[in-house]
Amino acid sequence: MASLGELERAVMDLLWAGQEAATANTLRDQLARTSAAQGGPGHEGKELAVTTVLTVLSRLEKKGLVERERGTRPHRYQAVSSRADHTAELMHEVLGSAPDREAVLARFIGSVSEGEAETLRKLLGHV
Amino acid sequence: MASLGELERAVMDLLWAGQEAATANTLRDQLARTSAAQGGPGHEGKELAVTTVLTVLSRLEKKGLVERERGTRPHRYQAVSSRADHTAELMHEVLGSAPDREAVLARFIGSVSEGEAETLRKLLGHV
DNA sequence: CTCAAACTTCTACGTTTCGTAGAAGTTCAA
DNA sequence: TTGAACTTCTACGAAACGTAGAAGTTTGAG
Repeated sequence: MASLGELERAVMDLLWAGQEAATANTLRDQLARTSAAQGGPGHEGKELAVTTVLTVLSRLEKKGLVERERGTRPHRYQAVSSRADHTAELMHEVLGSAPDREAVLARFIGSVSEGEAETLRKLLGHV
Repeated sequence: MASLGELERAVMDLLWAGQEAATANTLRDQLARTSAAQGGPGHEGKELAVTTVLTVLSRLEKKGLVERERGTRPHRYQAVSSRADHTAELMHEVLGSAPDREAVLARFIGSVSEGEAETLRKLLGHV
């Protein structure tokens, strides 16, 4: 239950980017704008139905990625964890299924940029 | 195009475990045995149709995970890359889609066992 | 208090992916 | 040449996802 669909991901990206909890309507508008920007000129921002966004949010909630405030009238939605946390968790999930974890880490480290290698050294630095 | 179904994964596990390229028939037999072992007593190894295995192998080939020798009469199949390589690649894929790579790495490192941290230090050539 | 606008929930359909395999076509050895 | 073994083609059911209308609920304006 790890992977997301295209629209699900787009919604998560907005929730991760925004600081505040958002409503379905807000998200729908933002989706229209971002898809317009990405699609280039002539490609009008496609307005999704609000129910579409709500369905996606419900599914994300069921997956444990999104939390909703039910108190407020337009419910407000927010990501349960930050994008960085979520991504790191995913990486652990991928790694976790391997019986040869150390070998995987070796391959992984082998193809990391020097800058990132430096970051890793610092993070691992003190024993 | 990263995630695999249950049967697809089982086949890849066999291909990764085996040293030699395998035929569809061999794989079918191995699948029956491993599923029996995993299912416990009473759970007979379910014999899949060979065509089922072939379909899965074709799909894995299309995904670039499996290579087949077409010269030999029973075609022989093998994994394109090792499990470790593939897993490491997956980790990079997951990481790659993040705009905040360093933050992700920080979270990732934060939840790695001490033994693995040590491995990573060695791999990074600690200063 | 009433009612319409706004909001949420329910239900549904088309597409893609995957497990599963029969039917049909191809190849090789006897 | 022909039948057994093998491959390819076609297909169907289930689950996930994009998409949204229909129906039910809440609330603010009057």
